[in-house]
Amino acid sequence: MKRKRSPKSLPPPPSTPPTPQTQTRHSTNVSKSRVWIPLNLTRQELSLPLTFPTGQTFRWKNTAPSQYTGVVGPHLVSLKQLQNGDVCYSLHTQSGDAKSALLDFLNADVSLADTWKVFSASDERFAELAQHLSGARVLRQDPFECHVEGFDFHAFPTLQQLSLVSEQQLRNAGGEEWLRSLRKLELQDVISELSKLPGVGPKVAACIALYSLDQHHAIPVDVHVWRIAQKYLLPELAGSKLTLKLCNRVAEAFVTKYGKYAGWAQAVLFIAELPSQKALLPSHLKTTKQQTPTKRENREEAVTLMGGESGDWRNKCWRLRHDTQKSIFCEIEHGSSTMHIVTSSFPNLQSWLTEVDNEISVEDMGQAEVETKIESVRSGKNSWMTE
DNA sequence: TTGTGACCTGG
DNA sequence: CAGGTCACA
Repeated sequence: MKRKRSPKSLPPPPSTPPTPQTQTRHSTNVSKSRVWIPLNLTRQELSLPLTFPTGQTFRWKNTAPSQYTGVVGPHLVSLKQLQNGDVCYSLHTQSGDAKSALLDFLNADVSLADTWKVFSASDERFAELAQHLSGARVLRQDPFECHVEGFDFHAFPTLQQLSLVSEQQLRNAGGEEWLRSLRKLELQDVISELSKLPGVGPKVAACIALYSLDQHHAIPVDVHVWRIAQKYLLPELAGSKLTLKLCNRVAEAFVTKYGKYAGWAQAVLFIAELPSQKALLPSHLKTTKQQTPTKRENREEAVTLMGGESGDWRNKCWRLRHDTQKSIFCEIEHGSSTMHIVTSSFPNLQSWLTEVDNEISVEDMGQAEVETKIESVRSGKNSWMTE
């Protein structure tokens, strides 16, 4: 659903014969006569190109450079980013208080500046990404539209049954209110309620929750997020298969790291992975093209050497790379320092040497435990490479 | 509850 | 095929 370029063209906007003017495709004339009203949102708070075409909605159309047109409640509206970054809107219909509806839709109550400060404090990489992706915001869509959208997209086996029902019928059936009522619930309840809908699984449920139900810490775990998590958040899980349980673990990890707006952080990390947006990033931030490793290679990289007992070895982050077919390079973060272990002729982990940053000695790192763990890997006690 | 296989669809 | 959901053990 979300996050997959929409191949479809948008459904026609609700009947709203706009300006009596001729509907010229080129909007030069239209634009001139159009009234643009400023929202007090800067590019720091809202970047249209980093918010609308990034997978959270497919109902907005890019109608001009830096301009997007879509529907908010009863209003057909265009949003435009000026050269100076300020965002303006223009109504295509004479309707009442569109501005507040628009600000609501844009989640304007949430300050990106404040939110990102928290993220950046706990994640250096985020801080750097944020420099280049400022204004990437999570919208507050209408829950019903959000669901229908995801539904349109997946349209899985249940399509036949449900396509018999028109959108209007669904709305009238009270589903709209029911959906909206979920805003008051806890995330877990929201997910379980949404999952009752046909075609809605954990991922779509999290999308709806995050993008329309004020569940700012909902994390839709799809393969992209899973890759991000394996790379930066839970390296010890690299190579595992993405099961439902792991999905939950990934979501937990996001919340643990980024807090109650974790979904907003996820959105940024996600778009940083989009090929279309990577162009914005300096090369050192571009995620190396993951030439999807084979399962076996993956598992070889996925050695988990976490110490079992609590203490120093807990919460340590292990990252292993299979640099050559002969050796493994292991990077262990320990507080602010890093220890490296290089093993030769993997999987015969007979010899290993350490290379220690500054004064952290091997003993300080718990050499005995490292050896124990490596030995257990060698003797096949660990679960990786179950072949 | 968790893990598996069948089953859909758009790129 | 790759991504998701669902039914089932």
